[in-house]
Amino acid sequence: MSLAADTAEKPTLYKRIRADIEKRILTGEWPPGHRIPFEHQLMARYGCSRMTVNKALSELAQADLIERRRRAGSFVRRPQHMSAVLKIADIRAEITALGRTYGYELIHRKLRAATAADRDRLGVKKAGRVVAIACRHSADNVPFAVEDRLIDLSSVPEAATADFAREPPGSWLLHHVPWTEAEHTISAIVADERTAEALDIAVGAPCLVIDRYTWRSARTITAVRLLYPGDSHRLVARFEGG
Amino acid sequence: MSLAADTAEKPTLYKRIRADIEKRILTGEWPPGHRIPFEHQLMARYGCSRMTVNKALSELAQADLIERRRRAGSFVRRPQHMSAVLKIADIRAEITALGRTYGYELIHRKLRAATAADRDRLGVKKAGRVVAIACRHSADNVPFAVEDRLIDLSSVPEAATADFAREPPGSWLLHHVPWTEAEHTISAIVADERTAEALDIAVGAPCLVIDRYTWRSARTITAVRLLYPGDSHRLVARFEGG
DNA sequence: TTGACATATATGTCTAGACATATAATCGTG
DNA sequence: CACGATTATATGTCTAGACATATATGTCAA
Repeated sequence: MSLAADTAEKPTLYKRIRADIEKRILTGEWPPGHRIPFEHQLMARYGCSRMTVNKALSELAQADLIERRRRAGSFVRRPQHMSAVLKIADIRAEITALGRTYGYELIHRKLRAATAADRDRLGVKKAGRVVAIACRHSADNVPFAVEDRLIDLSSVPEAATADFAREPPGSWLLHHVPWTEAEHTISAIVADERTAEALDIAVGAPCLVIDRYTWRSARTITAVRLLYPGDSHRLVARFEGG
Repeated sequence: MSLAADTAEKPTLYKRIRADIEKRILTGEWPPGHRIPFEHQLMARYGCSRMTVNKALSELAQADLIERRRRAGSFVRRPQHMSAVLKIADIRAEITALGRTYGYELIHRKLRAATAADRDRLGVKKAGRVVAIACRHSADNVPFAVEDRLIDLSSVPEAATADFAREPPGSWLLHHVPWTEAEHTISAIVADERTAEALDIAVGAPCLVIDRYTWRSARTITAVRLLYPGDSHRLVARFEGG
């Protein structure tokens, strides 16, 4: 967004219109509630057809920057909430991205018929078979996170034969299961004795907990709990809106 | 999204096309890398003009569900990372949304020239004036979170005279400062004595920490640290992509 | 004053074309 | 066979219209 780029670049017209409006909103020149020019006014100003300005405005509406109301016009939206895009990468990718050596160790893997607790955790009603996995991720041989996972075999039968001693279940699922939806819950706990030992931290030390529940089209796939040493790990999220 | 709605509703054509394709991707029928039909094929299938299918495909591309390549076609994108939309609402809104009574209490407010520590925290180089605020939010008279905030007065001069005893700084900023960008860092700590007292929890209890740094067009606005009792508070994020 | 109705208007969607542009595939040449 | 030039093609953008639809606003009657 340098000044030079503004004159040197030759973006397409609708992108220029979109960028012009976005800029006025972002700088506060057009505050929330302000009505932006009507489509026919923008047509005149930019000397183009309505479809072109419509495309620009539609994208701004899709990005929640403006709100469009029939007969009334288009208005700058009031920021409604802080929404952040939290990138929770595959742990291996996360570690290697930091330039550290990734280590993985399977602690245990058990195939069993779903217990009542398993069904509750996966949010399914009828019993089926599941795989329960516990493993540990490390960076430069220092414990990074411990993972406790349950996979629903009625949704992902191939997981019964996958070699989780070689490949972490997260990576395996990422490459074997198509688009999914997920829900994350982030909380904090203090390490109990078992956790402290696994993460090589003191009992009572803070831990960041991520519980992720993943499904695809109403079918449960997996539930996982990740425990990170709380003082060394950070989740970073960058955002839009405010 | 009931079955009845599927037949009863009469969405516009481009939305139907978009939904049809999205469904095939989400169910895995069209796996990552799969080439979706060309625009002219979709024109024939739906009996419409190219602009209509183009609008559907453009929106899917904007949502990162497909990737479009000239001359080659459009392809289902490989899930690249777990990205989650984390809604970090205004705390007052968050509490009232839960049907609980919101309480707010200003602990202290100090106007001062930025110290070296302040400049570091705000990420600015030259000194200026800042407001430092400490306050506490409660739900049904139970401590919910403590807030420690710094506002850069050279960016938001009106903050010098705002009445933060009446209105929480988060709400005030949300309504007085236009669109901003932010970066969040989430971590866990254990409560020290001061924190424990403020949150009415035991020393050594886990706390969830959210550090938020907010700016607008390269201008720093505010830096805030929020501390929540870790065992009672949860951040929930729902998502896309897997 | 209020409520029912008519009207004007801005956006929502769509068409049947057009030219531009990036690039996969093909062809030709050394 | 390797490599550069050509061509075909799918997407990217745009036009000048059209009709649909929701709704703000004004009008008129109870």
